[in-house]
Amino acid sequence: MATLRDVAREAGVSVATASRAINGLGNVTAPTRAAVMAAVKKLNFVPHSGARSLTRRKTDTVGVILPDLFGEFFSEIIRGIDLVAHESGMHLLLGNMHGSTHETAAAIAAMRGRVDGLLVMPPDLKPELLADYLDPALPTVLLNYDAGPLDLPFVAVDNYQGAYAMTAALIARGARQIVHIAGPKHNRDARDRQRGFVDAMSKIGGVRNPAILPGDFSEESGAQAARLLVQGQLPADAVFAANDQMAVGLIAGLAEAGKSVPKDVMVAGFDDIPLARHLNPSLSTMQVHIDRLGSTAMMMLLRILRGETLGAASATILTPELIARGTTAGAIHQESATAAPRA
Amino acid sequence: MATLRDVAREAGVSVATASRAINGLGNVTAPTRAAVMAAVKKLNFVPHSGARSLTRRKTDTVGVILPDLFGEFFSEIIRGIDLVAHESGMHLLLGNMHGSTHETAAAIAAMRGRVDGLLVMPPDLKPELLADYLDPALPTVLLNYDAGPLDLPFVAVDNYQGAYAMTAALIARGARQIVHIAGPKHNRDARDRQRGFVDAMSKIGGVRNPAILPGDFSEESGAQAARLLVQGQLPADAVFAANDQMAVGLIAGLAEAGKSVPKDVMVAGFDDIPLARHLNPSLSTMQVHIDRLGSTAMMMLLRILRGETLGAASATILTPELIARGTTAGAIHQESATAAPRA
DNA sequence: GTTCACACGGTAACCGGTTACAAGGCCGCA
DNA sequence: TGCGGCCTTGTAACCGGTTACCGTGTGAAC
Repeated sequence: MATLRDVAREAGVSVATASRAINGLGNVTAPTRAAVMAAVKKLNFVPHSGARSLTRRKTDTVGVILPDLFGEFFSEIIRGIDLVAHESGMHLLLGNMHGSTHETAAAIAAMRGRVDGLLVMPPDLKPELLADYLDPALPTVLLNYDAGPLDLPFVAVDNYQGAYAMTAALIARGARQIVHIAGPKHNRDARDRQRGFVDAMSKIGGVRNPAILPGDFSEESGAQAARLLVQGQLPADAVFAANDQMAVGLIAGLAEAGKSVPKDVMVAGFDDIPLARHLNPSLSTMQVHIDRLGSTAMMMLLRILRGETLGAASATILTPELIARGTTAGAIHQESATAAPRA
Repeated sequence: MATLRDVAREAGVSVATASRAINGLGNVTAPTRAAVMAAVKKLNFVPHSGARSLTRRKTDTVGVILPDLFGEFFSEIIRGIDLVAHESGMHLLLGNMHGSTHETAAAIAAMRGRVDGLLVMPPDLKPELLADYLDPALPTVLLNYDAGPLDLPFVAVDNYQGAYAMTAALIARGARQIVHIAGPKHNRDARDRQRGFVDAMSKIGGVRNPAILPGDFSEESGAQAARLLVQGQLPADAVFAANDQMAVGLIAGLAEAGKSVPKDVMVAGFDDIPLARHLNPSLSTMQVHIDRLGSTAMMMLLRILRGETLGAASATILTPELIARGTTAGAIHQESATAAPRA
């Protein structure tokens, strides 16, 4: 591979001149520039971004660290990030923490010197740990994670409010015995959704200890919940799953047990994954514009890179929207989400 | 941010010793190493990967260039790649050609000096152009693309055979008037699938010029095809869409027009996206293990990086599998896919 | 006590660019 | 013709690591 020195030699100029010509720095005469460009073409020279970023002290790359890469949720986030990054000529370096704390530390450390900033989504990490791993000098925006004491900017979905609104809607629709299928215990999204559910049940439904079944956001755990529900003879006229994936498994499980949705029991999910509208009956859910999560975070990061100072106060909270579909009989009263108190 | 020299100074040793201690290179005494490590801890030193890769002449990163980042298809590919890459401690640098030829060139050029190898999926690029863009010195594996004259290793899905098998199955199931919804004209996958369909129709069905409707792989174009079909009164007892996405739109369109699937018309797709099994009736399709496309390509790239020489002869062809579901009435005779001639 | 081998650790070149600074050439003006 | 100033170009330091090569010091062998 040709280097800048090869080009300079070929064009009969110094490396400095070659560099200036290639980068269009003005103080190069037209003939000199032409000679350099001819050499570039002849040798098929492409600048070595690694070396370049060493001196320029910027890499035009942002690191994206996600808990996993599975499913439409993450691909939508990446797409949202890429959309904005691409406009600014930035590249994406993917890091995957593969669910392990140790891997998370490694993923973040490996980014040093490769990226100008970081987009991190650590749904089940304690803030103190995160603080240890992150380099304070590296601009960082958190995804779907309120860093609390860390004073880092973040973009999050108002899970509490969303769950509250959905629960309210189910109650308004006439449900009295609503069961919640929770997400992973350590997952913040899951916990916030559960809190929203519990609070709505208490404040609107007047129910103190609503039934909650365990789950882990997987389709299988939704099916499992269906079994528990039916075999345990848990009285329920509606089930609110903490995400759509589990709602899908739940519906399949209920169908197997001979329960009809929404006649025997209403079902609601959270996220509005593409599959939701295609189910039969179609799934009522809280719509989250997942790609906006990514693009908003990326825009915040770009602002920091341009010199602005952003802290936790600059956080953006995306409010999910209630989408009433077939699994709640299409007759949900669309309660105003803003009626719910903030967490 | 602390540099190696800072660490060396703090530990009272030279940079060389610090480097050796940190990288565990043996010729350092235990006390010296301890001193260095203490300094590392104290200064919170993390090696600068950019600088390191400059001298080591490897980046532990592979570039992944995809035509787009939309939908489950690409997220599955990335997941497959990551699975293998992660095991070898490699990182992923994402490049998106955003559908434009010019962007493709830019994306590939931007990778120079950042990656040790490239995984490229250029579904609608001419091989000659691709050859111009690619650096022959950079190990490259193509995804879903037979480079033909380029002698580059690739991983592809046997689209021809898959379409042939599906068409054969529809015929075996009793369909006589099968309509194909094609994909984008310049897309190689789409063209191969169309060829498989046409050949099967001719060789097995004895039909010379089977009906083909235009499409572009989008759900909307499937719905459009449904309209054409119904309004144009095209006689059809089965429709074979070139991908699942279009089949989904098609089914919705047919339902709107009052046509029943599979009673009035059978429907088949291609890809087996996760949605397929959840439709009602569930979608018959050719199952492609998309993640394997990615992981296989990554494994080939790793072999090249380890010193092996791989050319077009080392290509891997993944054979899709027929999945008969509800939209073909669950009664398709599973014709052996191997009965079809190779393209 | 001297010599030698060997292990440890330091100096400096290098990876491939960028850029501060200096040098040289050309011009205009007196 | 001589001088100053500007514009172009070259030299070399630098980014932050790695590593070839060399020097030093210790212990063992004579």
